[in-house]
Amino acid sequence: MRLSRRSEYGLRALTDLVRSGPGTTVPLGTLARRNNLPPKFLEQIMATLKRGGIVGTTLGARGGYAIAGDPSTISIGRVIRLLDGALAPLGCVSLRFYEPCSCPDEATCALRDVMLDVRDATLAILDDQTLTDLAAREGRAEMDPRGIHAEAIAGRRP
Amino acid sequence: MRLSRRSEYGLRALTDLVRSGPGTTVPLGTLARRNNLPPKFLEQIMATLKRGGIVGTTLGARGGYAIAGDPSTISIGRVIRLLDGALAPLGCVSLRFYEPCSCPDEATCALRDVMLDVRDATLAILDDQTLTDLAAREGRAEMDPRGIHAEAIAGRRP
DNA sequence: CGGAATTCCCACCCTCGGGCTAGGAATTCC
DNA sequence: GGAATTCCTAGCCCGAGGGTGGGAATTCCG
Repeated sequence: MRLSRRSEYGLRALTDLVRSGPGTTVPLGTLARRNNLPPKFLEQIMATLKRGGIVGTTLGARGGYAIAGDPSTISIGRVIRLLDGALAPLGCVSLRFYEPCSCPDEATCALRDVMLDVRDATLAILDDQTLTDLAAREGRAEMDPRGIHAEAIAGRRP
Repeated sequence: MRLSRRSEYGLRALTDLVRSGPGTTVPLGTLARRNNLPPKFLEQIMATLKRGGIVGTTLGARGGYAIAGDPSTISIGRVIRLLDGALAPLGCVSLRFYEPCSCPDEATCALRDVMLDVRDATLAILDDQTLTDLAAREGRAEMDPRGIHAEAIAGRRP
């Protein structure tokens, strides 16, 4: 259930770009240094983001990357799908990257049923939150801001 | 963001065990055949589930695996954590398997902030739903039971 | 015009873990 | 005693995740 580094780095870089202000182009080196990300790997990622129409580039000296279009129309989900493929926990519940899974009959598969719910819960966030929203977040220091995981924090093993 | 085969197979097997009724022990071969899972791989998984106290075994002929304890007290989340480790999308938001991530300051990390929400949304399901709940589900044929992904179904690429 | 700063492109590497298999020892039932 | 099991240890394979390297093409600036 983990997010790949690819997406993690990509989203960090995009956040930086959005925060740099509309139309600002930032060179790869700066992007990498400021967010301490491996430069060459980030280059790959940015290439994909470009192919996906999420960023644009300007060549040559004083060139760099900039958000293409309005960041408030680009969802986090879209970015992750572009970089990683499916978002759904199981291939058989993926809307855009469907593939059959091991159960004999999907229509009566209990596991699929739960994962459908999980998918919807995560998509409700990731397809709703845009790059603008992301960049506007200030972060929270706590591990359990809503105080709903007291047991886990206490070290109990449920 | 994908669930591993390990967990997928494990949960399928557990569902089968719960449905077989309390106290029933089922041999590995049967478990594998009925759910068409690779037997030897499943054996490994069952071993882990045993170490984790989720199933018990009886040796020898007519032996097999059975749920240990009350399946309505075993959450899906617990099973996945046992088989796969962290459930959280990022190490830095994991309650039980915390590890720092690449951002300079977690307290002000925007990405972490979103992923905190994603974690809570999925845990709300996975730590709430028990094996009993899982076994009781009948499955749904549709891909979008709540009708909230019309665009994606239509093939639009947001 | 020349050099510096960039993106672009291609090729390659390498480790690690997911997913799976083999085979035999130990246990228990009939 | 033999059949059916779990237990245990070992190993395999490969693909993907996560990176590196180096050079060509483009553009700015003095």
